[in-house]
Amino acid sequence: MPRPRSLTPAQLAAAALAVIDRDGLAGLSMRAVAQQVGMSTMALYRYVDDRGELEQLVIELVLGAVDTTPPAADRPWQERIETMVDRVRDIVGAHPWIVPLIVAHRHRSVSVLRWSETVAGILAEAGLDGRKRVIALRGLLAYIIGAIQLEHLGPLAGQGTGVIADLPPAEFPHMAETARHARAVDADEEFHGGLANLLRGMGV
Amino acid sequence: MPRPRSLTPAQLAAAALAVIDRDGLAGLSMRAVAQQVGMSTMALYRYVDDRGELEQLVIELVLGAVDTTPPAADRPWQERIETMVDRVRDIVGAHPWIVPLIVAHRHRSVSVLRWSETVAGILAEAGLDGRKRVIALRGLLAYIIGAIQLEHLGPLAGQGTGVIADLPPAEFPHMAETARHARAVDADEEFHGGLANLLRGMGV
DNA sequence: TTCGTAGGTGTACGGCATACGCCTACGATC
DNA sequence: GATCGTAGGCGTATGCCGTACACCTACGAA
Repeated sequence: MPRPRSLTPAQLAAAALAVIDRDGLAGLSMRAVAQQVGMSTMALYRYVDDRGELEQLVIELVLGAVDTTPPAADRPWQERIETMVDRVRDIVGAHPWIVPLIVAHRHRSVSVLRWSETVAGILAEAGLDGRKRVIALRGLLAYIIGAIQLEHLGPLAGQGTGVIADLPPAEFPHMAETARHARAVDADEEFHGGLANLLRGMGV
Repeated sequence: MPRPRSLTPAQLAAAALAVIDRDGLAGLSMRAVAQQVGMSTMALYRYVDDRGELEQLVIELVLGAVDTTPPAADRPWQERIETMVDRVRDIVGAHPWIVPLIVAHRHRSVSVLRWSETVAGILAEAGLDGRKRVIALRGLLAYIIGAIQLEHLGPLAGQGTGVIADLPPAEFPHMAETARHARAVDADEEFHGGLANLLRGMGV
């Protein structure tokens, strides 16, 4: 056939990711990506049907890099799940802007499916079956999605707790005190602490 | 002073919410809201600085309706927190399209702050102090945000699990089986089951 | 060498948020 | 009651956005 494509889908996704990493999600546009790959805007439509499909390519590029091989089976199952969760968090942490894309497209991502498959296997080995496993898996997904958003889409680091600490303590006594303690809890401890709570409750 | 305003901020927010409830979040535009209130597009800018501030008004209108009075103190603390969580989930469930707005603006919402104040109080009475309380509160927020998104922004109801159930079982054995069970778990059970797991783990 | 196909391009359209300048309705003042 | 300054409301224009459509052309097969 005539005229081979000059771009692979992966190259296209990488270009879009480069735009996002540089200019944020708001900077992602068909025009910007076209410029990044050195083509006209409309040329992109030879590769994807619409912008949504381009976004899909991006998250598949990112999440496809998550290692989904089961962790060493001689560790406790809670620790193995923590490993799986950390693998996702590490990768996403390297491209925080894509979090909303993951939320929007996760249910069509085969990478998410592969990750879930491994985690479901660990849960099965932990002795969770039927509805308990369903609830545990979805609960994990909910926590991860929510926590990652709180972490990356919140106000800049300590700013949020700073605002809270300045509240009239008369009206928000508990929040004022909580905010004071919050300054001593870093993102890692917060994330893993919440995850540990969830895992502890799942294990009954 | 001359010429009183013909709209209250609450009326403006209600108009925007009406647009969202009717046409979805994608239907929300300054033009659409202006038409809804019977004004020109630019007239809205006498009430808000930009679209983001309008969105802020909307979520404050919705979340302001959440009852934040502490639940009866003679119930176990887990049950009281469940009550607080359900109050939010019920209100949001009545306007599912606004979920992304909540995610985007939550950290500036005084309604969220008031809700958190009540929950922090319950956690304190439960005996959680310092970093434990910080982690518990943030973990709850993460779970709620994530779970509500999974519930309302996912593929239509059973469709997602349907797709999964059709996978090659050789490659996704655990997911195929999990999906079969998932069809028997409704949204309420899933949400409360995950929440119960988290609460159980927090209580140590 | 020819030819059909698919890759790449340019233009144009409708919709978006919003900056800017104008007109005017109105409460306060005399 | 007449006047006037102010702030509410509006029309227009700008520069983004995604993308439909028609076109040109590079290229592998014949």
